[in-house]
Amino acid sequence: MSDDLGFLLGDAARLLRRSFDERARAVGVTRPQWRVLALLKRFDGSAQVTMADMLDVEPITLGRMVDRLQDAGLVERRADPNDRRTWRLHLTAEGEQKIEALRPTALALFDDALAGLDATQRTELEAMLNVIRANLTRKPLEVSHG
Amino acid sequence: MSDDLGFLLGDAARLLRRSFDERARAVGVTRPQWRVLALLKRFDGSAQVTMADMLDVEPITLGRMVDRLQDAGLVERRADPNDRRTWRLHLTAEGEQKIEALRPTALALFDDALAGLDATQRTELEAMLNVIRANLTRKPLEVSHG
DNA sequence: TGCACATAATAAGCATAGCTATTATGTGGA
DNA sequence: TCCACATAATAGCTATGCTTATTATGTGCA
Repeated sequence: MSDDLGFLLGDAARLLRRSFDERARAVGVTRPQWRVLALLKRFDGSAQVTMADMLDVEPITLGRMVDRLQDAGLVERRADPNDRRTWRLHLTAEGEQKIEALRPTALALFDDALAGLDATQRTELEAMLNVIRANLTRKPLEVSHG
Repeated sequence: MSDDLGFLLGDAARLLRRSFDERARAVGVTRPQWRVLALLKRFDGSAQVTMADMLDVEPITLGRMVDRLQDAGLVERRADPNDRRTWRLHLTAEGEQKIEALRPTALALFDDALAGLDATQRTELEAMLNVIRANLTRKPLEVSHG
C-alpha cells in the first residue's frame, strides 16, 4: 500500500519535530527557527525573500519567524542601502551561541532517530528523500506532465 | 552529514502536505482531516481519546480537528451511553463521500511523490521510516538508554 | 458516604505554515 | 514624466500541533 508511505513520512517528520522541541526547549529554539539560524550563519545578510526561497517556505512564513527571532534577540533586520523594500537579516552574537548550544542536541536526536540503520541504509534513505523532495518542489512548469 | 537527514525528512513531509492541500483544496479537506476521516471509516464510533492515540496526536489537537470536521458536517459527536465524559465519533454520509472523492487525488499525489523509486526502494523506504517512527514514538521507559 | 485520584474533553496561548490581499517601493516602456 | 507592472514585505484568516491548566465525570478505597 503506497498510501502508507505518505502517512509514514508525515508521522516520522512530526515525531522528529516533537522530539527536537522536547530536547531543545531549555535552549528556547524550535527546529524551524534553528533552520533559519543555521542558514543565516552560512548566508549572513540575506534578504527575507532569498531566505524564504532557500527554505522553500512562503515569505510571510519566514517573516513571522524572523519577527519572533528578532524579539528573542537572535536575529537583526537591517535596512538595505540600495532597496528600501528589503530587509537584510543578520545573526546576533546570541544567535550564534544558540546554534552552538543546539549542535549536540541535534546530533543526539538524529543518532536516536536513525538507530538501527547502518551507513548504507542512511545513504539510501537520504537519496530517496532527495528524490521525493525534488518531485514535490515547485518547479517552472516546463516539466508539466498533463 | 546525518544532520541533512533530519532536514530532509521535514522538508519531504512539508512538501507532501502542501502538495496534498493544493490538490485537495477543491474538495475542502486537508491531509490531517483526511487521516481522521479514513481512520474513522475503519473504526466508526471511536472515542476521541482513542482516535488521538491511534493518530499519535494530543487529544486537544484531535478535538480541534473534530470541531472543524463537525462544522463541515463530515463527522458527528454522539454521547456515550455509559460514560458521560466521552464522545463517540461517527462519519456522516457526506464524510464518506469526501473520502471517496479524495482517493484518486491521494493516489496521484503518492505516485508523483515517489516517481523514480522502484518497488524495492519503496519497500526499503517504508521499512526505514518505520524504524525511525518506532525510534521516536513515546514508549514506556523500560527501553531507557540513559 | 466521602475523599483522592484517574480519565475525557476542552481552554488558552504559542509556533509553524499556507492562502489571498494590501502596502510600499523599484523598474521599464510610451 | 507618468503609468503599468513587478517585487519585498506585511496583514488577516485558517489549520495543524504542542504545552499547561481547567472542568466534568468516573472509580477505588477507607
